[in-house]
Amino acid sequence: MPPKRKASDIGSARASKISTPNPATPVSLRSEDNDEYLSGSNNQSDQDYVSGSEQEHINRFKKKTAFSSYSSKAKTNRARPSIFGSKDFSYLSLKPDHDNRPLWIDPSVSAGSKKGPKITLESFSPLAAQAEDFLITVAEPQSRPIYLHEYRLTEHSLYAALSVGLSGQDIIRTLEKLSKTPLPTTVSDFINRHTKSYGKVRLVLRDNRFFVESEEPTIIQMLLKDPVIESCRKEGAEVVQGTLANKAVVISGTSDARGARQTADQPGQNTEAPKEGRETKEDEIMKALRDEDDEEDPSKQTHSFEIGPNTREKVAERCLDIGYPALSEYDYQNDRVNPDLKIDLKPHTQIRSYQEKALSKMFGNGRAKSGIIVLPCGAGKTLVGITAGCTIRKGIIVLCTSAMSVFQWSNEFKKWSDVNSGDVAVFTSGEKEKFRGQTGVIVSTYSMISQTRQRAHDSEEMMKWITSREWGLMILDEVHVVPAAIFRKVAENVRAHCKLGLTATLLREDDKITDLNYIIGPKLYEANWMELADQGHIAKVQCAEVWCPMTIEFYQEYQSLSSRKQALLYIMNPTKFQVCQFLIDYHERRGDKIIVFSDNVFALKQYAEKLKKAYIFGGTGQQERIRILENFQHNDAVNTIFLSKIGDTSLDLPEATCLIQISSHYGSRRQEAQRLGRILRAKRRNDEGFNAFFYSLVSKDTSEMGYSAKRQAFLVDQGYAFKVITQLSGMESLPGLAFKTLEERLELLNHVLLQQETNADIANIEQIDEDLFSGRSGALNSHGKKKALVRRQAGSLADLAGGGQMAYKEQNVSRNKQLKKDRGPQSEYFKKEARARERRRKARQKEQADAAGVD
DNA sequence: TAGAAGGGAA
DNA sequence: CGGACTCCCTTCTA
Repeated sequence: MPPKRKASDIGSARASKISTPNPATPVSLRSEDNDEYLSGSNNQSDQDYVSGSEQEHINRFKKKTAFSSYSSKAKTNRARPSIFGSKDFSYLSLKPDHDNRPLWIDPSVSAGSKKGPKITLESFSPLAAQAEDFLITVAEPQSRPIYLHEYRLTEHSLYAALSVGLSGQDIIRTLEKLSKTPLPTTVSDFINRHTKSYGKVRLVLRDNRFFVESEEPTIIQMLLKDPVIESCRKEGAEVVQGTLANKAVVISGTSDARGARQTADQPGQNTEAPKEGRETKEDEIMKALRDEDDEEDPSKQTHSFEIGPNTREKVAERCLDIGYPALSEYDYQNDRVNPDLKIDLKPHTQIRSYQEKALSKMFGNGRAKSGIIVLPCGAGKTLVGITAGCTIRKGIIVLCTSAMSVFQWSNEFKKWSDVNSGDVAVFTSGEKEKFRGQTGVIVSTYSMISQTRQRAHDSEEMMKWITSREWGLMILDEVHVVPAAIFRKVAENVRAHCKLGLTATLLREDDKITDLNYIIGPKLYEANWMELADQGHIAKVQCAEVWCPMTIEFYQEYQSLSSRKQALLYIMNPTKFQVCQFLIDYHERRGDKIIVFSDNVFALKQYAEKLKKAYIFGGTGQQERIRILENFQHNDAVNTIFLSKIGDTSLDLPEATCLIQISSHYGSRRQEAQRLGRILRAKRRNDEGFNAFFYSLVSKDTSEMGYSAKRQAFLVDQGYAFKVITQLSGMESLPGLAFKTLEERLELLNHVLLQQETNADIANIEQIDEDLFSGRSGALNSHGKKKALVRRQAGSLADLAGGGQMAYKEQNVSRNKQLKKDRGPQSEYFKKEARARERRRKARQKEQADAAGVD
């Protein structure tokens, strides 16, 4: 255990070392020679600075240095005021007992922004656990390494906090209590601004129709004046008045009564042993803070208007935009319209503490809220979904990304709950079942539901059946895919009272992830991976990045190539291959099961064939896949498999304990996290001192390094430390090490370049034909850029690699055309590409024709 | 069972 | 900011 450093220690240590320039007169002190700040004492500025009491002096130091650990820029000892820039908060005074308070709160909030203040938690503080429970309720975790956790208050995180029953005042009060400085007014303003209009508008589903509802007629009027919302109002629909239905039943209970009711609904939770700290500190905070004044008058009038079909999402988005988030909470206990489903957790089913915590966010006030729960892979997302279903006990629809997970879900339902197997139906292209009873569980895929093209007859029937009913709960597995244009239609097509999104990695490389806030709902819970690992729910992982130097011949070629062609070179770097071979050998001898990932199929095959291991990629047949996976799982002789991107999502991988990544898709953080997730569920995690291993092989001094850093960002935020390995001892002496001689390496280089050339060559031919056909000379594309025509570097190749053995000879264009005609069986890929190109060309022509027609 | 078609990720 | 790139998925049809 490393020593726990307190901010105060840091502060005083630095105070004795560095000089203290006066922040008020930084210009005069900013000499060209920075050393002035580091060595010797600058008495003059010291004098200026110590204007108040000695205590104040120290306080300022503490504050300044602690805030400097805030910003990653300030890692050096060069603690100059200028480096704080706008982040110089020395004007805030510290509370006398600030050592005992765990939070630093950044007061800078830009007006009107939805992003609120940043909060930094000292995780070594005695109050950290309590503060963390509070923070995951009200803020979004940004980064959680070992000592300092960063959170951020956002509009959405505040909404989520309010929906579990906190009020704006509660949040302000608790922050004030935990903060080292008095709570800046900018922060309390931000909280007030975003909490005052919360809960005024509801979006309710009644009789399979959507209504916007509020208790205040003025708000309804205000919404109707908004052009966007007005346009979504169903034609001719008037504002109708009603009374809140039976709210008294729900609200009457105190939080204790509610707890009792909930556990009565979920016997599984009841049997959960208290050893994992059921009564969390968070609960205590919640109890202490919960406003008891949310008792609603059951006779309250409501005003509502109906909105047109398929406008729900638009209305929700607009309401959020104008600061009146439309809640859609489902009062499932008082739903007398939809038939109940007989489903309960089996008695032996145990819910883990964090799963329960997640669910308590969802059912916080006795109603079911829509939202997203983020749990790492292998932490039992399915069980969370099933438990939610067992609580609501109405019709359940589950959507997943692939047909395979459809069957997994349906099996999990039968495994963990006592639902009649006749009540669980699956809907995929292969099987179309309906449940026999009035209601039940249906499991399907996103693409089945969002299919726009013509459907087979029975599929059509099935869709009608699904869309014509109201669902109590819609579970969206792998919810991060939903923002894609096609999948988000699902939320419209299927009408559900409550939507629960589940994912391990709530991030995308595009900016659509925030759309989930109105498509589904806010993030309700996000687990701390490190904490789960410490508790033994998921495996502990040692992450390492291995830097493999490029061999000279490869690096020379690398530098001479265009960036696109460089990729294959750094993937096929012989040193990388040797490292891979060494690691496989090492871990196989330890008895690990190893998965090697490569995004590049060519490299995948080369590596696997050279090392004589099995590999699976998109083109591998179904039978073959199953055979390989089964061998990997049960046959002790098969300990290593190579997988392409196919392993990221669509394979049900057996457990592995070691993972090696030799090439990856640019900077995808999601992919990195997902791959790591493949080893998190390793069973041996309960052994003393057991670790799983995650290696990322990177070619040194290539663009791969940059991608690698970006990919790791998410995992680093989760608290994983990446070790950098530059030297593997004993690698050189490994028997049978590949590519030891220059000849071998040159041969490999040759092979790689040849592969590239063939690839590029065919593409170029296609390009020429296309240009000929479209009557253009190929000189310019629509952007006015020069299009790449046939360009080759035959000279450099021959020089480098002893071109005598080369199978490739340069051909002129007409010869290429001839070749194209004579070309034997094309690879599947090129056929597909040709089709895609053809499609694109047609689309372009059509566009041009259309444009001409308009003119 | 393969292939055609549409689509996603980044 | 939109397209090129490359791999992958799913559905339906022949």
